[in-house]
Amino acid sequence: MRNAPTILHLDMDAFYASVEQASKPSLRGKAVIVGGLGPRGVVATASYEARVFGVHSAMPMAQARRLAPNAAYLVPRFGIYRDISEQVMALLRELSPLVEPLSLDEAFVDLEAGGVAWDEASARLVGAKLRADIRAVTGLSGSVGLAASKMLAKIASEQAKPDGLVLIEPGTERALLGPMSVRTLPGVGPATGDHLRRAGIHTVDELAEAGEDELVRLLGKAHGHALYAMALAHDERPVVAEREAKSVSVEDTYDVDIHDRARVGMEVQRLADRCVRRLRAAGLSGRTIVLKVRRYDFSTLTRSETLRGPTDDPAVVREAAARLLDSVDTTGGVRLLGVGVSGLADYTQEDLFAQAAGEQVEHAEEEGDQEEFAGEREAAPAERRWVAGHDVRHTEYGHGWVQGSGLGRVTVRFETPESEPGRVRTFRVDDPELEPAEPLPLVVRRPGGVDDSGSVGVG
DNA sequence: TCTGGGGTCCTAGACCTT
DNA sequence: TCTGAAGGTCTAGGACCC
Repeated sequence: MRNAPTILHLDMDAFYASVEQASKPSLRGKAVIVGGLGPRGVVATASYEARVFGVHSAMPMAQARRLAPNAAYLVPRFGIYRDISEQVMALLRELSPLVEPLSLDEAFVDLEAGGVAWDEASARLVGAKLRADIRAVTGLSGSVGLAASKMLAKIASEQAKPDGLVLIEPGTERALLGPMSVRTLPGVGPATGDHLRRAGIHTVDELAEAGEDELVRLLGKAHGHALYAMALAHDERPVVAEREAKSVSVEDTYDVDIHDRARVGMEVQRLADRCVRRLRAAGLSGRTIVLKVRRYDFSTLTRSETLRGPTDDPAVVREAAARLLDSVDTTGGVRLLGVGVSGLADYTQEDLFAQAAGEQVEHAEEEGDQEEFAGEREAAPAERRWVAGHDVRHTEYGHGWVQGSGLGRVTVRFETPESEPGRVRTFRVDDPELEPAEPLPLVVRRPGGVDDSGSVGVG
């Protein structure tokens, strides 16, 4: 392991909720919960104000509503989260060519590879400046962990939350990790945690004392070896900038279980088409088709079929998915269906045939698919245009966001990231003066410098 | 209470090839 | 020709992560 704390882990604080608070002045300092608002939705992110009530990520939305009935409940706006994430990742890439994004709001950076840090003092300076830059550019706060390995940098940023910086000094790692719960280590979730607890292992120290052989016996070869190394604070995993996707999948959970077999079949065809669109958009094809079915009792099964060569042909994927569905009993109803493709390649079997025959690839079929996809889009009912939290524009009152809708009415709060908290007005859902709008930037960058509107009150 | 969506990695048995 | 070992691939499921 390197001995300078030059691996940086950045974690944006309550990212989705913080973006919403920055966009909507009336929500600053309030409990904000972002996630699926349907009957089977779960919480994606809760603001720190909402966490006080016990609300956390992955909690069923119905439970969150009981705990925090007065919170603001919003649907994610992935477009703006992606834009802001890209601004943050650009700042990270200024530090080093080795930036490994883990999600929209998290990344590792190898500072030594970028030549910007080589010891404790220089790493601390880089981390502090990064946090200031992120606030200046996005108005949001991020927490930074610095350590000599990825595992420790991630633990450090967790300790730094919210809105802080923690550096783990080389030489202190084992003393720091020892008393921590085994659940602190990456890869130890509820199941492994329970397994270890039943074996009398609760802390990282106890994990190390158990010994490698015992951990391999308890957890299997790969997991046992990996966990033992982590318990000793050994983690040699490099920061990897480019990771290739291994699979592409889409899935839908239905508000009400589907019992009708014909409807299940149609949904699978629809998902197969959506999956192929994603595949093609990424310039990929795949060889293994996977069908996922979650039944009424939450039991989940997968069925897969490997083709002779990779494909991105919607008809081929639809047919394979339909064959896989034939082998699944759906009596009792299904709550989720998914279609995925793995064994990815950047060519198709059809390409190879074409090459072998020296033929020109014909595009007619592809165009036909696109027409079919376009034809599939349904016109949304008037009320469904108004999604809670999404941006709108009114010809008279300007920019605002949907606070709620129902019974033929939509309630809009008129405010912008730079305004004071705004007023609420209610309209008919078919009001011609109201239309959906693009999100506004969080920070208006002023000539020559840093902005002062970083007023997102998290932490 | 009642559990999303999009991924990754690991394990283990069955089967096939060498 | 038969047998067994070893290794690869396919398939299904489980755990984990954000």
